[in-house]
Amino acid sequence: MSDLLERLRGRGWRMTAQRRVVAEVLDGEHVHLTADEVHSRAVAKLPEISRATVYNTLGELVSLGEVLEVSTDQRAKRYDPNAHQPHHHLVCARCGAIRDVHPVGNPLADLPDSERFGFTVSDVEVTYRGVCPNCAAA
Amino acid sequence: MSDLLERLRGRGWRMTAQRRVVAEVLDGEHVHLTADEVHSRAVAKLPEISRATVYNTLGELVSLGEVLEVSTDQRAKRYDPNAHQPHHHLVCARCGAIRDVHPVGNPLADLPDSERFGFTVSDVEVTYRGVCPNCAAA
DNA sequence: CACTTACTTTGGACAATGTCTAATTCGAGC
DNA sequence: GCTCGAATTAGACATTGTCCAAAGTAAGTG
Repeated sequence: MSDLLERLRGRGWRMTAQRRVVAEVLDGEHVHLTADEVHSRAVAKLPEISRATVYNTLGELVSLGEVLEVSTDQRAKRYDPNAHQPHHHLVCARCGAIRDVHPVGNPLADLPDSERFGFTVSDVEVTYRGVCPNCAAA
Repeated sequence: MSDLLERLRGRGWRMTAQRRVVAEVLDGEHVHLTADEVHSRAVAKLPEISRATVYNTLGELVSLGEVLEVSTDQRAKRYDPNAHQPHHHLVCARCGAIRDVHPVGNPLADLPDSERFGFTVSDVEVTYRGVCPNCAAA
């Protein structure tokens, strides 16, 4: 994720300890934390960071296109650092585990003109739901 | 929607003025109201209906499979009475307008085994995003 | 028709998530 | 080092949803 910090600095992002910590928390594969989870983990590294800053920073990262906002449950938004490779999500209906997945084909092409109601359609978001191996075993 | 009332009564649903009003509000095509919108419209017909009852009733309708819960924005849940015909949603990114759409093919089949991570996948939810004709004109 | 009982409704307190603001602090260029 | 605009902070506030105990009511029974 140091590439991220480099990219952001290059874009004129003022670097602060708080922003660095938030970026560090959002590193990894299949990471889909809520704002609150990001805040908890950030506090572990930098105890005086405030909730507002975490929200601000997450919002900025989303605007910059470095992080995606996904809503796989209808509770809190989750933040996905894997923004540079298009993907969809597979969610466990029991425990809420989330995996990034890559379906074949382009779902956008599956919506016929007759079903577009004159909209200019630019994006599609797919959420698969099922039961993960852990929950199936239990 | 009187069929709905019949079906519910047949399933042992106790009929009350409040439940009737909520069911009436949820009648029509391309209806995707939030709980709060349902409440406002219900109050117009039955001023003393409470917020808790609207939430309760919506929850019951969802459990009974008569209404779907959809989350096209990450604010409030919306309730879709078109539960008996499988469909997906097309959302205007500017004004939030929602249409029911029917893509060709089965998106479930587009997720290869290698991308299922051992999950038992049972359902898929697709949200198309774009700009509606009204907003494009403005 | 009146009774009874279990199911529903109600209002308000509470919880979770997110937004906003004014005052303070701080990064980084000169 | 300064300076200044940008970032951070604490906490109030807003929105959406849940929970509970008390009161009300639908509908079967006799």
